[in-house]
Amino acid sequence: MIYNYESEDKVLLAVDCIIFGFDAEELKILLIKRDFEPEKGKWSLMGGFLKNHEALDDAANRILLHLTGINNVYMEQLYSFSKIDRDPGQRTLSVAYYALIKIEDHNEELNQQYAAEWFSVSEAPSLIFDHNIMVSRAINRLRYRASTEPIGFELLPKKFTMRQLQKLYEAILDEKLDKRNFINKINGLDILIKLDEKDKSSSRKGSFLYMFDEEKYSNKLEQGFSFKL
Amino acid sequence: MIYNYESEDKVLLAVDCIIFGFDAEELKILLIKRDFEPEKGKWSLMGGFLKNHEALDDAANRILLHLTGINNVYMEQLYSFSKIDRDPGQRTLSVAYYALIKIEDHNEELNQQYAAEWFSVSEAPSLIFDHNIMVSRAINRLRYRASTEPIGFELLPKKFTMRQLQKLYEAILDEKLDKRNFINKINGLDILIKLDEKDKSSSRKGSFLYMFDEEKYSNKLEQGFSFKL
DNA sequence: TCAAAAGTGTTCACCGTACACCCATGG
DNA sequence: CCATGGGTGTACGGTGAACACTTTTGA
Repeated sequence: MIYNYESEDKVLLAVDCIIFGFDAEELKILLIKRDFEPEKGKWSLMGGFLKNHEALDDAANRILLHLTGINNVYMEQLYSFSKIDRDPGQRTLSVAYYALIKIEDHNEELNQQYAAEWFSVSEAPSLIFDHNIMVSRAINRLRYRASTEPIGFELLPKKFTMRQLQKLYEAILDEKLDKRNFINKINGLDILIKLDEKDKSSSRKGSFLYMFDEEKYSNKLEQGFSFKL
Repeated sequence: MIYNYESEDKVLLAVDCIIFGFDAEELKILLIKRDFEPEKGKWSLMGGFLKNHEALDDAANRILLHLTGINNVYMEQLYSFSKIDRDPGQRTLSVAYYALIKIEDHNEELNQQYAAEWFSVSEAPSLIFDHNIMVSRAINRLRYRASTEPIGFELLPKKFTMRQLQKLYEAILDEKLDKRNFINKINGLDILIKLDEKDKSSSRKGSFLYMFDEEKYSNKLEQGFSFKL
């Protein structure tokens, strides 16, 4: 006996992306103003529908590329949402992904084309459907992941100062951190390269720039090291 | 302009369940022998297809009830799998859930009806499709969740001994724990009720039975308590 | 010379971990 | 009376948290 797949229901499957950025002070998300019904004119996550020949990860990447012009970014599947009436237009499921991008890489022109705007996560408007729930789940996941794996660097320029890194973690965790303790901990991990260069934009003295040493990190991983912030 | 949902592809969506149980020594999963093609005769997780009028959680519960006769169990959505050719029969996505059940509650007759069998997670056979990946993801999630939230009790009878609880955590975390440290830590959490009853089945002296105090736990939660094992 | 941010170590409290002996009971 | 598992406390080291002053330099 062969299972008769044809007798089963098929569903519409959306993919929605929570796109995080960091602007030196605050954690931000990129939202678009919807230009079609239902809920036209309201703010929403970026999304699209899964195509038949496509895996979910590919769909998420396609949507992100389309909207931001950026490729090869850190993404993680978050959760699948399926309440019957979550989209009043039609029964639709949605698989949420979150992405971490460097705001500076982001193509400003596309923002205008799609009426997209960056919002601080604490001041973001209310969103359509269940998108608010998606965002808060994404923040939780990001908090967990960022204290367990070195993904924070995805939100910073290649070269960054200790102060920027600290501000980033403060924004992600939503709590103040002690400067000395933070630096001690980061240095203890021994996964950064200290450059000779200084960034003079933020102070008269200037502060040293660092880079994440991916190679060193993966070597340490193999030797049982585990990132903990 | 109204969005034209009709032009988008629809997909078949399966729900597969990783069902965990605990038999006093080992962590186990419930598997079924497939009686239809493709992959007839091979071991697999239990699954079914999402219906149009159904949310994912409901589908997962339906499948679990159908196969085990148990309702109202702890379940958590795990991840959605979408590789194009994951099911050679037809393009299908699958949303995986894991469930924790008390083995003793489980209806033995249904096991025969569906050719289902309990396997220790360390000795389980190789499974169809991407089900092995689902299982290993489920174990990881269970480990994390069980050290963060008091879900271990879902796998034990209502009344249990400290020794049983310790063995359970040893099975989940796959490491030996020190008896005194374990008990100290659990007692420190102060979320168990010590009963006057003893379980005499495991020793001549007998060991005290405990119950999880859900009410106390949720009170403590509200006061900022957090479970950490 | 002063304002503004960068950089730098130490102390203390608490938690996690290691560890060994007596107790109660049924056979 | 003895074999079997149940039950109990302490000491130590390491980690996380609190905390303040000096340095640099451009304006």
